[in-house]
Amino acid sequence: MKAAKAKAGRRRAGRPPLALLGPAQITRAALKLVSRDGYKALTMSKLAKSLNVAPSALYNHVRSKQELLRLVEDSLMARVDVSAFLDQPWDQAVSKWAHSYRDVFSSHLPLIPVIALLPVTNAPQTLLMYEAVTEGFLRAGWRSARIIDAIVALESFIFGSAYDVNAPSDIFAPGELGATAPAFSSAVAHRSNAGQLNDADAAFSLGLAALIAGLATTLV
Amino acid sequence: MKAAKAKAGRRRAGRPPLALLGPAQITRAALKLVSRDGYKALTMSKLAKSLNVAPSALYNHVRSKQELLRLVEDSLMARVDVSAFLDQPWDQAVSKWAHSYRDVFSSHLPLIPVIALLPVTNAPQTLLMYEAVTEGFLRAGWRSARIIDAIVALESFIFGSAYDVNAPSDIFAPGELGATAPAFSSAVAHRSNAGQLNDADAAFSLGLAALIAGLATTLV
DNA sequence: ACCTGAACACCGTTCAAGT
DNA sequence: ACCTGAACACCGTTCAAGT
Repeated sequence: MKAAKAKAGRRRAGRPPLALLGPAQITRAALKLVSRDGYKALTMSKLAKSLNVAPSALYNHVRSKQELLRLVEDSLMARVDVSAFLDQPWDQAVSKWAHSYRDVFSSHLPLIPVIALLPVTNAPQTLLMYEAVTEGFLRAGWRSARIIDAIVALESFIFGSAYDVNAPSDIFAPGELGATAPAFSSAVAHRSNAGQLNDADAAFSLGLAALIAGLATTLV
Repeated sequence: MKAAKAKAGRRRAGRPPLALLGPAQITRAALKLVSRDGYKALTMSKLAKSLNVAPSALYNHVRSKQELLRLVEDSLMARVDVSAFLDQPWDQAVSKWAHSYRDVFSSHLPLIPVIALLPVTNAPQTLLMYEAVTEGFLRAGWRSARIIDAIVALESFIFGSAYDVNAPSDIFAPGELGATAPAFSSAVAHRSNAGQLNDADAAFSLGLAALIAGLATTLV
């Protein structure tokens, strides 16, 4: 923020600011790197190389790799769709928000500890997301005292479900030890949902519907 | 397993086997290291040092650090209490299991991706845990086809909640940007639960009760 | 203010050489 | 079969020196 402003002051009028190094450019380059090669490729030196700069130069704009991840996380948070809270019934809005939230971060699993463990301070997009959700809860009649707990509970489910999206399809294949777990092996073999959903989506839909229905009854 | 047996063959009668290097000893040493200094201290070289051995020696017993984490995870799974599924009503049993599961892994967050993403093949304790839970669901009248989805949904919530246990208490402090999210800031300020629970426990209780109640209605 | 280049203290893993 | 010691290809981060 501060660095960006300082630069804006030095910038000559009419010159496109896009080439200058700053938090926004670094975040953009990080997202590009991740979308091309995954999080194993998001190292300070590879990121620096993609910006034609020495690794140590990054530390003029970012305190640590943690802070970089924080920037990336916050920028992704803008992709979470909260629009349903404006004009749809609470349960439908929660469902759409939750689906969108899971889908955004299922491709960014290493950011989940960042969201779950780091304070929202100075994460403007994250704050906007929470604001929209909170307003939706208030509009639906939720008491202020319980809204954060409900959001945290939903988020916990969403984070766990984001991992599940990336699980291999044979994650429950019991292998040679199958005989020691006959009931479980049988349940795995008979796993099936009414529709044409994949396993992760089926579990997510079931859990989300249950969670929403259960929360709705405690809304009183 | 194979290595342990080979060693057992070589071992002289009457000699305590505890000093020999093998998967069980390595796992035990890893847990000791983690409980003393956390996961940042669980490196191959520190683990080797704690066993008075060269780092490369570990690779005679473990294919990679991933496999080591798998061993640690599986051994921790034995601590998850599934006993309530034997003699208590389904909803109570699920609640006790979920609490125990969350409590065990809230001190082992780096293992959550391991549980969520790695096949259960050759994870005997993990398999036993799933077997006990599945039997509990069957006894309660669940149809085989939906049991795995229900367990996955519960696990997703449990994993997310394990992160939440470790969140700092000021995680939702909006900082300087609070003015941009007034409804959220107010909800954070007014957050409170009836009882004497901490924030993480309050959200976990609320979500778990909702999830269990919601799942119970789809049980039919 | 912002960059480079060298350096530091680590990582996980491989592999020839020993016993 | 199992170990050691050296080596490899990396990490994130710091810091003096430049402009």
